[in-house]
Amino acid sequence: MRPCPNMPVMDKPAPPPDTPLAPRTVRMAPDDRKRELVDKAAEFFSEEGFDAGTRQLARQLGVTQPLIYRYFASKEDLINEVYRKVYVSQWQDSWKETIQDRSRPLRQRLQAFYCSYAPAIFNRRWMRIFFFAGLKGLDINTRYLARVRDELLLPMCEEMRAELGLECDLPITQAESELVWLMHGTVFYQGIREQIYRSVTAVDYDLALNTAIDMYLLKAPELVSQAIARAQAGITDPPPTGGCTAHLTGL
Amino acid sequence: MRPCPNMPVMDKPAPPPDTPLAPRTVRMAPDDRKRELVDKAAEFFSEEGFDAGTRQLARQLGVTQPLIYRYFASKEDLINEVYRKVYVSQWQDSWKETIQDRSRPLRQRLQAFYCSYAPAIFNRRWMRIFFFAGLKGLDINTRYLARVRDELLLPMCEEMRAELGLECDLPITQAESELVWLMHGTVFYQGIREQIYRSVTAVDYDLALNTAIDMYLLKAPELVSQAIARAQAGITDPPPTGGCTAHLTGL
DNA sequence: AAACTGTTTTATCGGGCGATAAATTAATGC
DNA sequence: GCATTAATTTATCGCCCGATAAAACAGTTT
Repeated sequence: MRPCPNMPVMDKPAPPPDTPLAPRTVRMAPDDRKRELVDKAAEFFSEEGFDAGTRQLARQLGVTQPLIYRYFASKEDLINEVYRKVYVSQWQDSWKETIQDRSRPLRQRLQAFYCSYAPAIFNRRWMRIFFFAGLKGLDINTRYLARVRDELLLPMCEEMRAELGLECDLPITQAESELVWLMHGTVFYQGIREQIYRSVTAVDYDLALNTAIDMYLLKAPELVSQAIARAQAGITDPPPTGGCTAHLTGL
Repeated sequence: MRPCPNMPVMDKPAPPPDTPLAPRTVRMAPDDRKRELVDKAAEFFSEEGFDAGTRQLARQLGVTQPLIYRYFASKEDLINEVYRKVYVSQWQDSWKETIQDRSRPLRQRLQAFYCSYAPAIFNRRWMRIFFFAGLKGLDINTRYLARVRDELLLPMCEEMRAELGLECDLPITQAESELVWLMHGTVFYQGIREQIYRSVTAVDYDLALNTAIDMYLLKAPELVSQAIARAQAGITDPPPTGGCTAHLTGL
């Protein structure tokens, strides 16, 4: 026979030796309480995933589980507020402005941008919530990526055209877009290594940044001019050509 | 009153108009059944996450839920077999051999390696399971990354030293390791874009591959010689120096 | 100090989960 | 054809989940 898993009704047979959390007896103003709930929920769900229980979350807050439902209609509501907090409210309009500030050389702008972007994004909480949401296929994730593309990467492509003296009315080609995603991915992957893999204590972000930017600036001239030339010649879409990985496209 | 959620006992009040799954009436040999379970479980968990229920999995298999427990002692056991199937059994020893085949130029070896590695890794099932496991902090994930480092990336570093005529007994420095992770990450991130983000129909892997390899081959000569020189001079660890992202290390 | 207001807790519901035991039934050997 | 074996299903168990209603109570007003 097992060591008596639990009594018929009693839930907390005894405060488990140590009461690790603050014995909250004070009452909070609704706004403060709600803020605290969203904050702690972000921390909690980023570690445990969104399938983790509301009772465990409440325990970490030092309150009882039904209290959560005084402030949020449902668990989903709470999670949506976490998304808002983590994604939307962290976005900085200065990023786009930095990228488009033609009073500075493009390399410097890209460096400045990533130096501001990285601290906002490459922390454990943001990264984990991003991937938890991404694996669930939530639209908030898709929308975030669209925003990165439209407000950061496509502007970079425009700036690159200007830098190369190739400005024109053609929409950014897929090749130009792919190249700028390569730079972005090189930097972003280092965030994954540090925050998701945790296989390294401290990534050398400066090496990553400068290497990725160098790569972009080095590859862009030839690739962009070719892409524009092809587009102007009326070739609607540069065929992916499929080199050694052609067999992958069908996956 | 609700439209009668469910009768007191009956579970399947009626075959929900269409019976979408094969009406399995045949019995399978235990080995075949087990293989099918692991296969479908990999597919299922890669989509739904490991928190998804065994009943839903059984439904997709066209069997009842308790049958799973005839073949696996617990859900965790089943998941472990999924890991084994997805991770371990996909590894190819030829990868390391390709990297170390000094009869070919290094660039060609790297291209050949990634052309073989990419199809094995960059598919939805593998990628999603990798991140689901990674977010849970499972050791299987950590061990996989260690294997990538020890059997693929560190050998690349050794080959690069040989290519540059800088072979020595010094262990691979952190700078050399970081650089090769940059190349790897550039390629890997494109897999994330395609399989996790699903924001693009088909990544141009050939562009990614060649750009990443170019970057590595271009940056390595200076960086590797400097790193070795520093190490030989007795500088135990190249200080991360902290450029514009210095404030990140404390996060 | 008594009454009131609104935050927090206690108690509980229906449902889904992982897992087990017993009953069913398809295949095999005689 | 009948008995045996083993794959599969039926019927449950105890537990935890999200959510709700009612009781308790802290802080404020009068």
